[in-house]
Amino acid sequence: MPIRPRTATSSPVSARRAEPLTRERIVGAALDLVDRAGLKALSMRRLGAALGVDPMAVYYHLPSKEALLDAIVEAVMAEIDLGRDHPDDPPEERILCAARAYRDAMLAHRNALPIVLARGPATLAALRPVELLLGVLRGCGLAPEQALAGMNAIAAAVRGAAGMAGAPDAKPRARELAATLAGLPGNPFPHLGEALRCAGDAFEPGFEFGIRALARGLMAAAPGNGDNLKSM
Amino acid sequence: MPIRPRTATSSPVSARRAEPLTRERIVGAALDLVDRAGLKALSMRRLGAALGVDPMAVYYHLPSKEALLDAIVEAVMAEIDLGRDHPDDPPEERILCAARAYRDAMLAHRNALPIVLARGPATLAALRPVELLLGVLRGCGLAPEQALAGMNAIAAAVRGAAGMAGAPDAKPRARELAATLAGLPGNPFPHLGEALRCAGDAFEPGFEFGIRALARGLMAAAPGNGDNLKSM
DNA sequence: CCTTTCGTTTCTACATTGTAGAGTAACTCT
DNA sequence: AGAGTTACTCTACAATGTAGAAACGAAAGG
Repeated sequence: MPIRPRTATSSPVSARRAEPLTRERIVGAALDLVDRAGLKALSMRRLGAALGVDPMAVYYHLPSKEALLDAIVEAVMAEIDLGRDHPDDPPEERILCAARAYRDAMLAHRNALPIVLARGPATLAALRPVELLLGVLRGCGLAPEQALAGMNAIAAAVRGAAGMAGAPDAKPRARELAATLAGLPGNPFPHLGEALRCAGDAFEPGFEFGIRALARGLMAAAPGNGDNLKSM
Repeated sequence: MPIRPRTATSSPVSARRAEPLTRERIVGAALDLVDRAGLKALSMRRLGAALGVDPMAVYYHLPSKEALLDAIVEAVMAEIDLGRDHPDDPPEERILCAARAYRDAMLAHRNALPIVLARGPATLAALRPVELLLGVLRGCGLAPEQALAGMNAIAAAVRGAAGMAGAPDAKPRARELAATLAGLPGNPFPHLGEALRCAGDAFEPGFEFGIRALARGLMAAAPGNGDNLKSM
């Protein structure tokens, strides 16, 4: 018994459905669902419902939920906006710019962060920023191995910062910690207390500060810049 | 119908069972299970079986699985070994040492990485290294806000590096990527190709290189060290 | 026209999961 | 001994990922 005659809005020729359920449509709906309702809300059944389709239909286009998660990560990485890069800017600025683009893409889908961070950066879409950073670092005079290590360091810093800033309950947890810390006998963490006192939930300036420091430290490692790091 | 009369090995006085199932024992068994069989293998039922106890018994000591995961993260953080720190070493060395300790603890339980990274660093046990790093940075002459930001940067770099090195399938994925990259038309990623060619799975030297660069960059940001970063 | 085939979607079913709720045994205190 | 507390077990349920078979529409061949 056909539930829907599907004659409505169907184009006359070869259109089973208004939009024919493709891989991209699935991944898009999944990412939307995660963005809106969180990771735990992403079940095949809810995804099917969001697509107006039987849950099992997804399995024709993707072999497993694991593959769906991979695809979501890929989609997030693909959103990294490298259009802001200007090849004539000084290296530090270009590094910061790429780092920001990477981070912004991750924080734009912070509900997906756990799977993004769990999957490692080895996705096709993540290679563009990698290539960019390698180019900048090589342009600073770093040797190939140094450039690779430096690029890894930048990626790590960005991913780590995103994970720390984007944890779904970062702020409440921090507050709770500060509370219990205040209740400790003596003050076993004097520097932390001092830091908390002057920290106004400001994550963004901290990010920029950290990336700039890293960028300068890396550039200083180029042969001929005096302050050489151990040659690796 | 009592399955086990539990008379065996029970001490005469006030011992229901050889070891009485405490919170630490639960968390320890859970972490063991994760270490040995992976995160997906950690179900309440398997945990109960590993403890020789009904699955629901765990719920007397912990309110939910979420709480169990929190406790596991805490346990991992508690393993950070700060005994290697020597207050008289130069700052760069102390920073590297703390970073290594942090990273080693995470990589010692790399199956738990997804939950460790997803939970943010706001746990009590993670405060000791934080305090240490803050102290070192302040000792370098950084202002409190700078020290906080610098410490965040170091933590981020470490966490990011751990996530990248410890992803369960980091190597196969990288290899696969390299393969598909080789199959691309033209070479759209010249620097990446060069980097891959001279990269021998060497993550450790890269880590040290990155942390050292970051440390130097941070120290250079101290007022009076000439090369000031924007004042935040 | 009917039939066969193929690509896509649905239906049914199952094992596994987290955990609520009630029950039960042992121990402590009066 | 009776009552209460602590520590654990039993039963049950809704939700999950997905295997396997079936059903649908369109296209192709006779």
